[in-house]
Amino acid sequence: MPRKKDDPGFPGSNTLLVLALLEDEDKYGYQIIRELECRSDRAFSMKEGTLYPILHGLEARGEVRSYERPSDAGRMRRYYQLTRQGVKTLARCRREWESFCKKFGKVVGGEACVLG
Amino acid sequence: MPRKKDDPGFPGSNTLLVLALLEDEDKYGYQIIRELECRSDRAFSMKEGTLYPILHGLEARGEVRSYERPSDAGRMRRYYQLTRQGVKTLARCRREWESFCKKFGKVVGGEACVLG
DNA sequence: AAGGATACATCGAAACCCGAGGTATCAGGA
DNA sequence: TCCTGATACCTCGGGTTTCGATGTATCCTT
Repeated sequence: MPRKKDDPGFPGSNTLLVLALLEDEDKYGYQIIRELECRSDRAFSMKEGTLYPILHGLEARGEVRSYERPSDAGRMRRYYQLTRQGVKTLARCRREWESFCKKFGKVVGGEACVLG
Repeated sequence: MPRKKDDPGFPGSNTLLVLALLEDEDKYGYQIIRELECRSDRAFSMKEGTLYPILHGLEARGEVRSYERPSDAGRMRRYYQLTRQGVKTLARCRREWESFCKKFGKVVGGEACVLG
């Protein structure tokens, strides 16, 4: 799909978003998508075709672990939890993002890039 | 090539960098690469395989125009100049970048994203 | 019973980017 | 002179990320 120009992101940005969202509590896939929309005022709406491969990749690399648990309604949910390594990776990705953001802002020269 | 995880960028980031660098004066390809390295303290080193296709694309879309001019040494150089449309696009991309940056920073929650 | 939300998943293709490789000129050192 | 390195342009192939489309199944509301 066209990573369309009007929908910025950086490669791995979705991975960082997922890790950040898992920081406060274990979450399941659908919840991550809804929380992201909520927290970003509809700006980021991650697609399922994006999220699930990311989650599987994170699990394969040991950044998260998962477990199943039924909801009140009885439907099965797969919750994801940061591992110790995932916490470290999150911290590293945050540093890298901040660093990139500063340098990029410096070059493009916008007054840009202040935390909302 | 692997948009490697340790080399952040967002899709179109290189395009925005190029447009921004062409703002103060017309530049030729090689110069853009060297100026970018300089301005970013070695952080961004755009590859030729990245830059030239971007320049050609920008020209095809009317964002820049180009002309040849020999250097003092006699070698030919192709200079690129922003068109009126390119100026507009640059402004728009800057706004989009700032917007993305704020929202992203809000979600990932770092203290991040202050202009250097 | 039908439709919508919930919840998970995979596949194919588009966009972006870079490594590798190519061409050619020029300056300086061995 | 030859060779290396910097300058200067270019293309091609392939990897990575992402999303649209699609599929399955359950639950709730109407």
